[in-house]
This record gives sequence, structure tokens and C-alpha cells, in this order.
Amino acid sequence: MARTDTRFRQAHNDLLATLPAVGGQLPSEVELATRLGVSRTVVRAVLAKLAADGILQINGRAKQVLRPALGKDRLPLRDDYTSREDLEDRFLDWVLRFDVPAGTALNVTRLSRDFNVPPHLLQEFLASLGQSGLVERRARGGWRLLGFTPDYAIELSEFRQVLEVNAIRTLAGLPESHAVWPALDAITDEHLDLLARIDTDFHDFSPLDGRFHALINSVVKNRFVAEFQKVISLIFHYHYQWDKTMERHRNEAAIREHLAIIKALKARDLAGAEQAARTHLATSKETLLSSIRVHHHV
Amino acid sequence: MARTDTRFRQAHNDLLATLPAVGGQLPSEVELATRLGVSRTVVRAVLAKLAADGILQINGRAKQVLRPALGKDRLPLRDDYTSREDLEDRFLDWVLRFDVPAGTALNVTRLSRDFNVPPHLLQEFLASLGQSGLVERRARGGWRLLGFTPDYAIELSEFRQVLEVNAIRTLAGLPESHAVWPALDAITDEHLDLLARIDTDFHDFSPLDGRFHALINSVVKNRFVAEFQKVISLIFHYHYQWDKTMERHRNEAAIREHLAIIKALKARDLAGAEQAARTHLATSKETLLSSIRVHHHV
DNA sequence: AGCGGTGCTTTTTATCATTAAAGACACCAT
DNA sequence: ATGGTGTCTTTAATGATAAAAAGCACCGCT
Repeated sequence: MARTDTRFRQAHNDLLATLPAVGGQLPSEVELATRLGVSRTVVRAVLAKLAADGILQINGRAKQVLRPALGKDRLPLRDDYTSREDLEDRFLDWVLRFDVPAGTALNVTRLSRDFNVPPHLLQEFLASLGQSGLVERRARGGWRLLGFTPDYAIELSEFRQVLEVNAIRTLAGLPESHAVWPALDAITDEHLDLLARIDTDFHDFSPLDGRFHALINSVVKNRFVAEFQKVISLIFHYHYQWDKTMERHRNEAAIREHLAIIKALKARDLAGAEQAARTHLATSKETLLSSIRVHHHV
Repeated sequence: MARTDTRFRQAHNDLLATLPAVGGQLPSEVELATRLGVSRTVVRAVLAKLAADGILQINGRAKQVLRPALGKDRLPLRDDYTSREDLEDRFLDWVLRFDVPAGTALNVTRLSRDFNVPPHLLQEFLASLGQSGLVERRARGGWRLLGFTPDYAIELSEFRQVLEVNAIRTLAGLPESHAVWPALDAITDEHLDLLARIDTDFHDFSPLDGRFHALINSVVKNRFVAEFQKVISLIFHYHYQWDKTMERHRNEAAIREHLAIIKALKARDLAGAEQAARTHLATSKETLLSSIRVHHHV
């Protein structure tokens, strides 16, 4: 058919929930529209419905409440579609977790059913993934999953290294007054804190790692870098989630590598910092690769 | 309605064009499908149509030609939609050339009419542009053009510099036997050749520039780099097309900068090559920026 | 009995008509 | 004059639908 009337139903229920007492008046359509966050068209449809249900009496600009709203006046909402972000998460989860072989043809209909989104949005989502190289348009219809292969992981890691080493260089050249320095101090403390309780809390490392790399990269103000950083952190983050081998040991080592980078940066030792960063990124790359290999051999 | 039957019509006409003489036989459906590049379903539809038109007599696997094909047997084709590549070109052309202000809301219906593509494909195209930062999804429907602003150009140039300096570093470390060295020699000659006839042929520089940068970047085998290289060269290339100020002088200077980079590379002078590359990229950036400014003030 | 072939069915995708929603404009009432 | 409503136009999301692809089963010929 056509667009869903979710918007209308939502506004309808929202208005019912905040209805004035019997005999009270409702404000103008424009104000209601602002309040409910919808267009006047929707507001008018809701008002018409309420009038038809005998809840309101509408007469020009007078909108008097005739009776209180009952439970059965509420309009049922269909369970909502998955949001764009959820979709991204769930799709990556599917690709990375279930080890979908490279080259698999993607079935838009099936996926959209599984992920509970209109096919339309899935299509758009796949198109937006195009640039990340995980997925490809087939010549005559449909999509092909290129997959999260070792090749892919290597190239992603190398690209990450280029970006991050560049960030380190930029950072090392920043003046003392720059906000990044106190932020580095703060995150150093967080690292030391976690290190002290690493035996029990090593799971806390993943978010800290994310914030550390985000901080480093934040000094490069560039929309392209930022865009890629999103893909990168997404993928690395996902792998942290399910590669449990040697997790405690790995995380402790990574914390020490982070601290080495920070130490060199604070000493304004560009060469040292760059070297430390390369070491750390190489470790990350190996971790990522080994987790793929382990996964592939399960 | 539904899918267009362009595929069917095309196959129909193609088959007519290669029809054997009267009395001859057609090969199997599978073979025809391969030959025409379509599925068997389409082939069968075509054969049925030809039988209905009295051109073929079909009897089990015998497909005999009854009469030659006439001009009026050909099915008319609707003028075809714009291809994906054309769309990309035309869209960028529109954005860059007509100086669409940043923040403009894009009208999918109108654009799809103007560009002669189904709205559907335009949607997909806009989604795929998402990553390049030129366009953004609005909260409740529609798209917004973020536009090709000076900010955008600066960040693009900086990103380009990060990638290309990295390529230069990689290149300088390659062994003598690597194929890039003879390729560099060859492109050096092309530069010298163009330099000799620069007064008349300065228009030939743009493609040469494209090939030079592509060669430099070709040593980095990375799908993410390659992806971005496409965006970058597209945009720089577009600007070359219509910024005619000082074109001859600019191009001559650029050729000399290219030669300086090559010279340093061949001397394995990494620092020198990097410096020369930075200089050249800075010039490029200025050119791009000034062409935007000029354009904005027209 | 095997294999090249066809008949038929089942998916799956691209397109389009339809409807919800947004926005614009003109007019009305106070 | 200003805040409001009535009405119309435009636009985008959605589901129905037709085209194409892919799969399955069987047939006939050697």
C-alpha cells in the first residue's frame, strides 16, 4: 500500500496521554504540532479522529474536551522497525559472527525479513556499505557479500596504521596549551587504574581502547578520517567481543603499549611515539588476524 | 507496474538480427540464453513471441525458421535510463558546476526526472555518496546536500596528502626490480615531451596528471586507499575541467613539480621526494581552493 | 543408462501506483 | 494586524505486481 501511519498513531496516543481535564481546551494546531513533533496535517487528522470518537468537540478554533480518554481509545502500534544503527550492528554481527563465506549472494528479501526492516531500507543500507568494501553490487540485480576475509583485515589494519601514525605526528606537534594534553593525562590515569585491577576487570579494556584511539584521532579534524574511523572501530570492536583467547593477557599488554605511546608523546619524542604506535598497531593487526583464523577453523 | 521488459525486448531484437535463413534451425534454449546473455526464461518468452508472429515453428526441440525477420518485427526500446557511471558524472557536474548552496534539500523525485533514472536508483546512488560526505540523510525523509565547500576541499586535500605521502614513502623503499621504476621512466618521458610542446598542448596535462598520481598510488595495494583515490581524482579532475585561469602556467609548474618528485625518487632520496610531494600537493590544494573561490564569486 | 534438452515452479528483484506526511498559501476571526 | 484554520500541492515511503533468474523434475534420444 503506502506509507505507514505510525506517525499518526503515535501522535494520537501522545495527545491522549496529555489530554486536559473534561471541559478544558486544547491549544492551536500549530502549537500541538510543535509539541508532538509532527506536521499540522497529522495534528488535524488526530483532532478529526478524536472528534469522531466523541472525545473532543471542535468548533472553529475551539477544541473542548468532552470526556476523558479511555484505555481502548489508544491506537495499537505495530512493533517498530529496526533502527538504522541497530541494522548496522546486526548486519555486521551476522557477517562477522556467522562467518558468511566471501562471494555469497545476498538475498534482500530474506535479509529484510530477518532484520525486520523494509527491503527498501536494506537496499539503502547495502548501498551505503558499498564504500567500505564489504559488499558489492552485482551486474544484473542483487548484491554480493565480499566478506570479511584475512585480506580485508590486513588492508584495513594497514589503512588504520596510515591514519593513526598521521594522527600521532599531528598530535606531537601540538602546543602545550592544547586540550589534548590534559585529556591524555586523564586517560593515562584510567589505564593505570585498570592495570591495577586487570585480573578481574580485563573486560573493561575494550571501551577504554576505543576511547584511547578516538582521542588520538580526534586531533585530526577531517571528515574522511572520521568516517573511516567509524568503520575501523566498529570492526575492531566486534572482534574484541568474541575473541576470548588470552583476553586478560592481551589486554594487559595493550594497556602497556598504550602507556608507552602516551609516555613518548608527553616527552615530545616523535620518533619514539611513532615507533610505539606502529608496534601497538602491529599487535592489534595480529590479534585481529588470529581471531579470524581461529574463527575460520572452528 | 513492475520491472521493465527491456531485457526481453533487447534479446528479441538481438535474436532477430542473427536469425538463420528460412528453413534453418535454432540451437537449444540454453545455448541461446548464453549467447544472448539472458536467462532461459527470457529466451522462452522470445521464442514464444516469434512463434506467435509466425517467424518460427516450434515443435519440441525443433525450432525452424518459417520466414525472414522484417523491420517491423523489431520491438521498440524505450530510451534507456542513464547508467550508474553517467549518473555519477552528471550529479557531480550539477553539484560542482552550478554551485548548489550547502544545506539545500535534495528532491529525489525532481532529480530522478532530471537525470532520467528511476527514483529508486537515485536513492541508492545518494546512499552510496553518503560516505564521501557530500550528502546527508535528513531525519524524517529526504536528503540534504552538504555541498562542495572550501572546508570540504581543504579536508579532501589534506586526506589526499596523507595517502599520497604514504605512497611516496612506500615507493621509495621498493627494490630496483619493481615494475614501478620503468613505469616512472616512461612517465618522465611523457612529462618532458609535453613540456616541450606546453605552449600549444597544455590541455593534455589533466589526463597525464591523473596517470601520474595513479601510478604513485598504485604501489599501495589497499582497497580503502583505492576507493578514496577514486573520489579524489574525480573531484580534482572536475575542477581542472573548468578552472581555466592561468591554465598554461599552472600546468607547466605542475609538470616541473612532478619531475622534481620523480627525480628525488630515482635518487632514492626519501626526504627530498616527500618534500617535493608535499610542495606539489600544497599547490594542488591552493589551485582547487582558488577555483572554488572564483566560482563562488561569479 | 546417461545426457542434452524442455516444461514447469519457485524465488527474487525492479518498478510503479498509492497513501501518509509535510509544507505552502490564502483566507478568516478576533 | 496577528494568530489561527481551511485547502491544496508536493514529496517520499510502502506494498503490490510483473519480469527475470534459478532450480527441479522429467522426457526422449542415442
